[in-house]
Amino acid sequence: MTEQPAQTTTAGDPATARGEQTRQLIRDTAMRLFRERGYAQTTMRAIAQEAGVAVGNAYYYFGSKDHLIQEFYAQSQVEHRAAAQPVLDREEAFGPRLAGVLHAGIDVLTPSHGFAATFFKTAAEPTSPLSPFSAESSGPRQAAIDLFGEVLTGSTATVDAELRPQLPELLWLAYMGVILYWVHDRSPGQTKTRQLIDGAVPLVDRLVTLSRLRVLRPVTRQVLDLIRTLRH
Amino acid sequence: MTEQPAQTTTAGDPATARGEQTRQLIRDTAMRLFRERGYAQTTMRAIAQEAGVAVGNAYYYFGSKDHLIQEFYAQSQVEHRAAAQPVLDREEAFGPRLAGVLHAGIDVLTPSHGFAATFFKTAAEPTSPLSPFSAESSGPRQAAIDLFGEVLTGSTATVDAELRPQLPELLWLAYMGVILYWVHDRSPGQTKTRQLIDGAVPLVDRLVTLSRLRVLRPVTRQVLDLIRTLRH
DNA sequence: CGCCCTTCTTGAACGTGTTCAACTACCGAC
DNA sequence: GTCGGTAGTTGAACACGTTCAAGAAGGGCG
Repeated sequence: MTEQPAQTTTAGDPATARGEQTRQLIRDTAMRLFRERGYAQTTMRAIAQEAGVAVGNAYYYFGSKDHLIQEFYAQSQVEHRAAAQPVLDREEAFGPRLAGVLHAGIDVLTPSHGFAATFFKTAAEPTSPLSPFSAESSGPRQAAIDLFGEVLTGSTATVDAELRPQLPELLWLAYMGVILYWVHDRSPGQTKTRQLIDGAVPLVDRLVTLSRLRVLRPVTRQVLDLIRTLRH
Repeated sequence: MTEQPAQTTTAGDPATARGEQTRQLIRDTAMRLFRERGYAQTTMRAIAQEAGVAVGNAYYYFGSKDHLIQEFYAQSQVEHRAAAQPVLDREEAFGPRLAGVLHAGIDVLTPSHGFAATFFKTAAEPTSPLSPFSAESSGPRQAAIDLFGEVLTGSTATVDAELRPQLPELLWLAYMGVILYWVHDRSPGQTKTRQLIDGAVPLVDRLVTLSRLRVLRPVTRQVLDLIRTLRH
């Protein structure tokens, strides 16, 4: 099952080199322990021991304990994409598509609610490479934004031409807001978050539709100008 | 300068007891070092040493390093209230009052942008008592919400009767959003955050005014119902 | 086979936040 | 004044994340 050795092995990239198995072993062990015990309660020593390697070995593959979180990020994004596929195949109207994709995201995260809540603290730090806004997370982030692009592309909705290119990112931002709420959601099974989605989506839907009205054109433009200004 | 000893000293309350001076000394030292070196770079040992006390003594007054942040919270809130007073005295229209109060908040925080950004990570953790949504922060939070209540009370604006009671908290929530943006704002002097305030306030103003229109009544109610549902 | 170089692995050591058993300072009661 | 109890204070000890010098494993090349 070993891959052919890459001809040009870039120096700082362990991903294609020998230790790929070890890397995955450590990652999977960490994810399991995070789920079982929570993030703070899982020590690097415990991860190393359970994986049968030395502590320093974990640091060879992952720069810090926080960097293991980024693995979780990426993995969740992939699962989200997969879970959203049926919705994108089935639904045609904008509202149901958006709601479905949002629900799919929460579906994927639900088993990890306990520890994911804890780790989002790290994600909130602006200086951290783990921030969803950081350059280091741009991969998963762009994938997520593209997912919301697909929500639009495949839908029957007609959107204001100026709003259109900004909308995927705005929807992703709204999704971040949903997650922020979800993280703080103490209701059993995070029912409230579901209500948030079901309640907010029709509003967003209406808003997007209304944005085309001539009367609201100035407001639409004003909002879009503001957003463009604020973008980094 | 010593206060009269409180007659009924509640057991778990060091605030009114002898060590009040020490408490303040540690707090002030911590705040100074946080500003000088940043949060992560300031060790508890350094705080203790600079304050001339033992490490354990700091833990007698503050449960953890994070709890020192809550002091910063409370202090900032008081300063915010003071800085907002001139605006509340001067302005009468809703828009300028809101903008002024928001700017005042950022004014107060600006000198601490470097380290405040770092510490907001801790605030984002839902399980932490430091979260602005937590019960333990309810004091400063309520004070902040009341401040936005004053923005409304003193203004000439007429607000939808059903929206009115919810509005202060919603404005506070918007303020939290501004702070979240500010924390990530890398523009020199955080100019972008100022633009966000100046750009968003007119929109909020218009939205609040429009909420009274008969045509929009259903939407207003829909939004308010959703908010009421989502409240904890 | 022997050599060299890169990749991978190790675990002791460091600095950190935090805890805690022991100690001291103070104050009211008798 | 002495006693007793609470408030305040101490610093060594602990567990954790992280670093790093040292070594092992592997593979290409003569």
